[in-house]
Amino acid sequence: MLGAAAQDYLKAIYKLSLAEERVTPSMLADRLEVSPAAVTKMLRRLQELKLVNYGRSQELALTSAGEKIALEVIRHHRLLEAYLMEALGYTWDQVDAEAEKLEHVISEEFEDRIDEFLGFPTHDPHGDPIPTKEGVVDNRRHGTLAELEPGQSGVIRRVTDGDPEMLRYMGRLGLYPSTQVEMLHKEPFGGPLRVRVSDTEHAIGRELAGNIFVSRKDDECNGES
Amino acid sequence: MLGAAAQDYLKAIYKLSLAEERVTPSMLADRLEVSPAAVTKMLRRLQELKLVNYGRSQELALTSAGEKIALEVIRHHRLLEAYLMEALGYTWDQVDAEAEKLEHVISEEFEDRIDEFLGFPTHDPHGDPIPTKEGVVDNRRHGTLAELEPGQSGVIRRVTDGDPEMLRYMGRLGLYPSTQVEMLHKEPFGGPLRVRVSDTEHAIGRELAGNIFVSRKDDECNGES
DNA sequence: CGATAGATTTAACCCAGGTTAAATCACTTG
DNA sequence: CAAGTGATTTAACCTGGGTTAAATCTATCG
Repeated sequence: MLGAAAQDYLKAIYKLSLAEERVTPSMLADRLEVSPAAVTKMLRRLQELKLVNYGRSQELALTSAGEKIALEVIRHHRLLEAYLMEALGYTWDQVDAEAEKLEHVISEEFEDRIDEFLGFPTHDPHGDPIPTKEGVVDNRRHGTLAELEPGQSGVIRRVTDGDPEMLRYMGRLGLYPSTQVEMLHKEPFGGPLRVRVSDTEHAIGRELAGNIFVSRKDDECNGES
Repeated sequence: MLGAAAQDYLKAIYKLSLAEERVTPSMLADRLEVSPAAVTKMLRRLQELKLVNYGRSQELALTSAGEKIALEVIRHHRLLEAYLMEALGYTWDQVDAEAEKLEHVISEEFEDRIDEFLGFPTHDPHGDPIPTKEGVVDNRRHGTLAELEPGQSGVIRRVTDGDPEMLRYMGRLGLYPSTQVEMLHKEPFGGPLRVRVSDTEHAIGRELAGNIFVSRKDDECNGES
């Protein structure tokens, strides 16, 4: 049985390799808030367990065994997030921290039961895709709201889930997945964006807009996925 | 923050001291399935943390700080057991193992939410009392079904929760807390007991009956507690 | 009283996971 | 090419939790 820390490393490597082309030890140290030395040691252990490839001059990457574990943990995490909101009334800024602890200890029984309770959901409350038990996950990428040109509209598909404060702010503005948005105007020189959210207008910063991922009306992936 | 293992020691000491008058290291080693040496070391740590009293020739006992933690963990455990059955359809022989892992990681938020979901229950599915957040717990003891004399009847208040196989068997016989039972006949020389459970009769062994705790009709504590 | 048996503690070790400080690697740049 | 800088690794150490084997209590019995 792998410890919770090791699982967190695998999860972090998986997520970083989706976002970053090349994953380095320092990125892991950063993300996991541990010292670089701790990363070195853990990577050596994971390599001996055949969960990552990390030979000299070799790209750091998960083996398929490592990816399988990462996806199981991510599945737990996202199912838990959905469950905590749906069943226990958590708000979407609270679920990440709780799921972070629970994801390492729940049984397959628990996983199956909340999956069924939720009606076998495909996405968590932030719009992140939930891997199947077989490890299949929809990793299509979406453009950000900041990239929408004035006049264009789209549907929010996902928001960045790391910052509770930002999530609460998004919530106050109604910026949830599945919500329709239209870019009305982009003030120049890093200025605010005027956006229509459902029926109201908001002026938001570009940083926030960069953390909101949308599918454009005219996109190739604009159906209900 | 105390590790999960240390919490398990405190919980074990608490439970043993309810049942056993004197708690010894070997009893802990037994119960927790660790070596006696591990117990010695952990007790020294817990003593330094002022969670147990264990001076030379001093009775092993929890300090009030230690008892507080033990009761918190037990509260988590029993709320979780009730929740898993009520909300997720677990059977009563499955909940102990799952609660054992979850009890150490859930937040106070989670605790409060499942408590509310359950309507602030006072007992878990096996009839064990759930401590309040303030650490108050109803530790009244009940006699066993085996002690009921022919002709006497009572209400099941609690069953021993440690053995899933036994719980499933009890379930098949309808031996749940709140169920009415009547002792019809006790076969001599360790023979079976004929018992009426609700409307059906069963012949059960004395070992089983010793793991079922009842309040007699004429007891001092026969009300709905 | 002394022997012996059971309970307990000590000692030495292991593993997972972390730290800091120093050494080394790799890369850009004058 | 040498030097400096940032990334990485090594070394030594810490903590929580566990192990086995040996030493030591302690209590009882002949």
